[in-house]
This record gives sequence, C-alpha cells and structure tokens, in this order.
Amino acid sequence: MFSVPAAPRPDAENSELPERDARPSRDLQKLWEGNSPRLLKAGQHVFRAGDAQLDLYEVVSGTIRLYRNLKDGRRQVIGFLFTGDLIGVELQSQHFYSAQAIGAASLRSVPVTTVRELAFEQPRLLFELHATLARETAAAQDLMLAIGRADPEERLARFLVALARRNPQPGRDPVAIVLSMPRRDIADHLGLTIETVSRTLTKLVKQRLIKLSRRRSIQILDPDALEALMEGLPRVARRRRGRR
Amino acid sequence: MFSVPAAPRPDAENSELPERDARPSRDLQKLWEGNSPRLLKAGQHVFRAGDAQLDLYEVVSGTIRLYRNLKDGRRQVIGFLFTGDLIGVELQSQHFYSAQAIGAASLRSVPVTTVRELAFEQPRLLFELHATLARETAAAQDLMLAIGRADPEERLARFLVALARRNPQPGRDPVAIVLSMPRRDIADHLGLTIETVSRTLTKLVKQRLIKLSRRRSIQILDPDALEALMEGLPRVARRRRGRR
DNA sequence: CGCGTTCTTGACCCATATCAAAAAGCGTGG
DNA sequence: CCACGCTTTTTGATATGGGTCAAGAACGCG
Repeated sequence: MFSVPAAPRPDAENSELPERDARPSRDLQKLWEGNSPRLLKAGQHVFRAGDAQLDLYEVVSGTIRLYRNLKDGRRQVIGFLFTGDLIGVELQSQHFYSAQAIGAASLRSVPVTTVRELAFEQPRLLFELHATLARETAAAQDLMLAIGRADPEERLARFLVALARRNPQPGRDPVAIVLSMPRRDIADHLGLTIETVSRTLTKLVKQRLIKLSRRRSIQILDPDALEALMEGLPRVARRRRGRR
Repeated sequence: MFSVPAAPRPDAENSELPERDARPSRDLQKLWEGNSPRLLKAGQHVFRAGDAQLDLYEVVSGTIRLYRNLKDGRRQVIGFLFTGDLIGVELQSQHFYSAQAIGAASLRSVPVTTVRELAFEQPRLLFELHATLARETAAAQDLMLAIGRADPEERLARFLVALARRNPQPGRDPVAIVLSMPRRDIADHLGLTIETVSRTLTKLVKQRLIKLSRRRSIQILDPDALEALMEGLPRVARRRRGRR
C-alpha cells in the first residue's frame, strides 16, 4: 500500500523523496492575507527563465509546469505544481526556470522584498522556506536518478507513484489519480518521447498494474508492484549491474 | 572565451548555471574557526543517504562525489565538490544522498545544531546558506536538462565547460582542467556508460576541441565551439525539434 | 619491470527514437 | 443529439544511437 510518509524513514537506500510542496504553515499563511489571486489562462506564463524574481507565489488552483529549454527548443519539465505548492522559494535575483499554467489556474503572491523583510525578523519563516527548497532539491536529484538510470517503465512507475503520494486519496484502495498534464509534458519530464510514454502506459495496463480511462485518469490497481517497479527489482536479475 | 559570471546575466534562454559552491563569506568563515580538519582516505564515506545529518561540512582539500543509488546498484552521481565547497546546506534531519571521497581528502565541520543557533541570531548566515542551496538546485535542474535531453557530445561539453568555470584559470587561454574523478564517475554523472564517455572524448579530440594527456588532464582548445556544442547548435539543423 | 587497474577501441545488437497513420476524445454549431 | 473538425493519444513499421560484450592498450604503483 501507499504510505504517505509524514515522518522520514530510517531506510538508507529507498530514501522517500520528500514532496516538493509545503502545505500551509502558520508563518507562511500570514504572508498572503488579503491578497486576491491572479488568474491565468491555459498556456500563460507566470514568468520565464531569466526574468527578475519579483514575487513568491502560491498555487491556489490548477496545475503549473516548471521547465527549462535548450536553445533549439528541447525542453525539460522540472516539475508540476498543484494547489498549495509554492513557486520561487529560491528568492534569488532571477528565475532560472520558466513557470507556465497548464490549464486555467490561479495564484496569489507576495513581493520577495516583503518576504525578505519578514524573514529577517522571523527566522522561522526562512527556515521553513529553506526546508521547502531542500525538498525541491531532493526531488530534482531523484528525478535525475530516474532520467539518468531508469528505463521507461521504471520512470513511469516513479512518476505515477509520486503523483499518487501527493494526492493522499483517503481510504479507497484502487488509488485514482488524474493526469492534469498532456503526454507531451510527461514525456518532457521523464526524458522520453510521447510515443514511448503512451506505449509504456499501455504496457502497464496489460500487466494489470494500472487502468486508464478517458486518457487522463488512472487507477492504480497494484500499488506494491508499481513501487517495486520503481527500483527495478521485478526483472528478476537485471543484466549485471556489477560495480567496483 | 570563458567568462566566470560573477553577476548573473539577463540572458533568458542561456541561463548561466550558478556554481554550486559558495566561496568563503565572512559569516560562514567564523563557523569553522579552530576546527581541525578530518582526513578521509580514498573511497571513504563522509555519510550515506539516510544517515542523520549531524554536521555541515566544508571541503578543505580533495574531491568529494555526491551520489544516489537505485536498489540494484545503478548509481547517479549528483555532483562533485572541490576545495571551498559546502556539503549539507540543506540542514534537514537526514541526508538524502551519499558523500564519498574520491582521492584522499579533508573536511572541516560544524554541528548543524550550532549552525541553526547562529542562524537564528544572524539571519544573514541563513540567507547565505539558502542562496547556496538555490545554486545547488539550479545545478541539479541543469543536469536534468542535460541528461534528459542532450546527446553524449553535448553532455560532455557541458560537463567540461562547467568544470573549467569552477577553476577560473587565470589568463592562459587554452584552458587546462584536471579530471579528479575516474571515467566511471563521469559516466554515472552524465547518465552514460564509461565506453561512451571515452568514445565521446576521443571524438572531441578529433574535432580539435580538446586535447587530453595522461587520461586525467584536458586542455580546452576551442572554448567557443565547446560552449556552442552545449546547446546543440552545431548540428546545423538538428532534426526538427519543432514544438508548439 | 611486472601486475592490476583504468581507459580505449571494436563488433554487435537492442531499446527507444523517428516517421507515419489511424483512432479516440472533445468542443462547437446546427 | 449529432456531425464535423481539430487536437491528443495510440499503434505500427523502421532506423539508429548508445549500450553490451570482449579485447587490447596505457597507465600507475610497488
């Protein structure tokens, strides 16, 4: 079963990837008080890589994708943000990735200058942001591992499990998840092509690990098998990855 | 020529990746005063993923590799740290990657509890650590882009340019860099095999972009061409990466 | 000088990208 | 509610880059 690991586990190898979102804390809550959300249309950018960072944002509704480009257009989707997630916790002079609404979305924001001032008086706030950034870094490293070393099946398994963990579905065991992003984004996130994403999903369906309906909604039928897949254990004795 | 970008440039697409290291600042300097360095032998671990984080470290000498594993041993090298770099700026309860000396190395450290106390009194210190962590995150995302979307030639180009930038060689234009890590580490860093790393390096040699001697030392003959390679521009019109 | 280790080179092959087309959704207007 | 057209996704056929396997060469160290 999925466990939503509130407290970290003392498990060295299978380090639970901390989620990138920082759900409301009292310190952060204060920040937005009385700020009316900004509405974004599908495809609209919050900011682009290289822009000066003016604000810290919180996603109120919708899904935001963060990404970087190579000059010739190849794209790496860094991550997806959902309701309650923060954007821009780095607090640097400029953004090093772009943020764009996938569907319609809404955000609220505070100027970074305000955040900085508050943080000076109230170190706990800064610690909080620091911890959020640390989770983000861990997630980035985790994705690196997936992209650099896992095959498509493992990458998809990781992606789906991570998504499921972020939407703690109370109770119901065949976990339902909604893909609020198109295949192209998933492909660019996992370093694959959309064709491979599609083929791999149908492969997972055939193995009865998941079930997909209407393209964007997925039921996880066998969470344990999926989690095993993440680490590549199923293939009984994967080639021989001997080292040193 | 290589420029060591002290101040960020307003260049949207070709965002300079901030270096992960934080060279000495007054605030940080104070931390280690009077701490005698810990010596590490080749291959020795500073800590492993999952260990509790007890200290914040600074590399005094040598090279440290940071990495994560999949259960079956596949490894992703997150990054390499050199003299002056900090390890453990996340300040979380446990490490989510392992840190290991490549050759002989030495570190000095401060307990995280001490860092936390100081940070409460002296917010600037925490801001400093936060900025370091932000650079680390940016580097991780940059590597993701390379691993997910670049071919071996581009990945090596990025790796070499990044290395050269971290060792600001005063003056001398054919920039000399030393690979303080074996091919296996480079491969595991870039998501390649050692064979591909080797072949790609000789390919770069044949193109007269670099020159390598005694396996571990490299001269960059044509910095501009290398930088162009990073973004994949040389191939005059790479397939067609059309997107939206 | 000799041995173990690291790196390079070569031959082969397979997983995944590419190219191409069909199918399934989805919104819109009648 | 259905028909139409556009977009997204799936499926199929083929090609190829980089992985795998296997020597051999270069190095470094005692």
